[in-house]
Amino acid sequence: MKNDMKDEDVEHVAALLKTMSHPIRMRILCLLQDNELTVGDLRSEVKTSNANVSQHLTILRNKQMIASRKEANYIYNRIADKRILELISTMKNLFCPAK
Amino acid sequence: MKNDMKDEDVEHVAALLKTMSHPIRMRILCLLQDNELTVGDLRSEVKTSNANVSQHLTILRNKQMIASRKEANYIYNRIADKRILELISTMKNLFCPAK
DNA sequence: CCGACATTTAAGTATTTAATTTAATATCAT
DNA sequence: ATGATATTAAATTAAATACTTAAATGTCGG
Repeated sequence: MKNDMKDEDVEHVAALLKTMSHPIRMRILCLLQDNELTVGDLRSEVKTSNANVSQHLTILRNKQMIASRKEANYIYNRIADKRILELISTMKNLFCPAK
Repeated sequence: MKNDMKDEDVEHVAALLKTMSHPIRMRILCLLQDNELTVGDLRSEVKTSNANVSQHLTILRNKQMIASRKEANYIYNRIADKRILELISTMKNLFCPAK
């Protein structure tokens, strides 16, 4: 149980949390827990514009947290890293008990 | 395993992650996993000024993540919320495997 | 090809965050 | 009380983020 997290790891984890620390991105990740969803799908659940949802998706995609699949003229987004699912699950258990 | 996290919860969790998402604050929390430490102690482990460490501690204290105890002319800081410890532990397991 | 729809990109502005420097407060030892 | 150390507070500057609007790209159906 040492505290021997390398500087590199600290930077990495901090960057990861930073990406997840925006309410809209957090909501998006939660919504993608079970389903693949498009910008339009997400936009109807999150109170902002399509352009803004798209921007947040780009941020998540650049950090490899989600991946996208194009089909016809829709783009389906999904969680790309299972560890994100575990992390969200842990946080829900710890901080959203009444559920 | 529903995705029924309330808006309120999303906001709360996002704010929490945001507080943890700065490398110096992340490092501070890790260092406080095992010990109570002063500004000076922390400063020697983190490459920045005492004033800057103090500022970050204030941010963490305002979010109830750490608590402080004054003794003589030192102030000892400790983790105030065990869930933070669990969260850090989970993140270490998930994202810092080689350890 | 044209129009409708889904998504992305770009530009511009506003807001937030971070770090540095400097000054202030408090406690101890002498 | 004086000086030394530890911590906090305030103010400034610099930098990163976020949102809006409008234009651009790409794909389908007719």
